[in-house]
Amino acid sequence: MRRDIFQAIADPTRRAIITLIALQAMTPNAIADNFHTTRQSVSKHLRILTECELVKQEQQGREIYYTLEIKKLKEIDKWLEQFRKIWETRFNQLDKVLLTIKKQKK
Amino acid sequence: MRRDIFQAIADPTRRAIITLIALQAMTPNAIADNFHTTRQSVSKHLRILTECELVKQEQQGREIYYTLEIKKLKEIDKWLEQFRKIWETRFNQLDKVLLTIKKQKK
DNA sequence: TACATTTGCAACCGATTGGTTTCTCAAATA
DNA sequence: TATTTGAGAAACCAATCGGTTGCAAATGTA
Repeated sequence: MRRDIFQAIADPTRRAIITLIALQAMTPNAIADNFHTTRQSVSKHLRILTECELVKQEQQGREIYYTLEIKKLKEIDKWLEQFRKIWETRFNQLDKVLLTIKKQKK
Repeated sequence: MRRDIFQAIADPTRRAIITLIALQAMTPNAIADNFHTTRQSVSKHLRILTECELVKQEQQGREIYYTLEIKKLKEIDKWLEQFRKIWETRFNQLDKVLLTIKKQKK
């Protein structure tokens, strides 16, 4: 049972759930209303999201509200960091090239 | 055959390949040397990465060098954008709370 | 108390995944 | 020319995935 954040966001439905509950907590039933699938299927997705701590439960009577743990998404941001450095460098190099061409035209 | 970038980076071996070839192009054999798996398995991963345009091939004799298409990784960055706004807002709100507490102590 | 609602969980199913083995093809080398 | 090397493609396999159905537990309501 490999359960990491990258595998969690691989599924388009799970990404949609994340976007959906980003602004306000929602119950499984309310979430399922937004998709062409069953509540149970959403429930399974929520379990996966919970297992990798992307989502948190808040029991309220018999209803369970799911909220997004936004800070967990920063792990993806952190992984991208190493490439961000590279793509910025490459753009800088491109800038230099353009600058050189500009100067030569003068 | 759903082939999107999120599914591509879901596999840890593929993420490692991406990191490996980020700085310099490499052949399948050279890549495979870095993992406890066969060349054929790496080849399959490279095919998936190629299909979603995360990686580009450069034939050189009988060797094929694979390079990373860093700009494709920006699609993930783009998806994160919507949440970045939220997490910055939440931190700002937290700042306000802390500021209020500070003022009350005065 | 009896019934309805909300939810999680287990069992099952077809499709997909990641890996291995085998095969073929093209390029380099003896 | 014969052999070795680098690589992709196909066939196969066990494991996992996403979805459905059915059931049980807990909470709310008549």
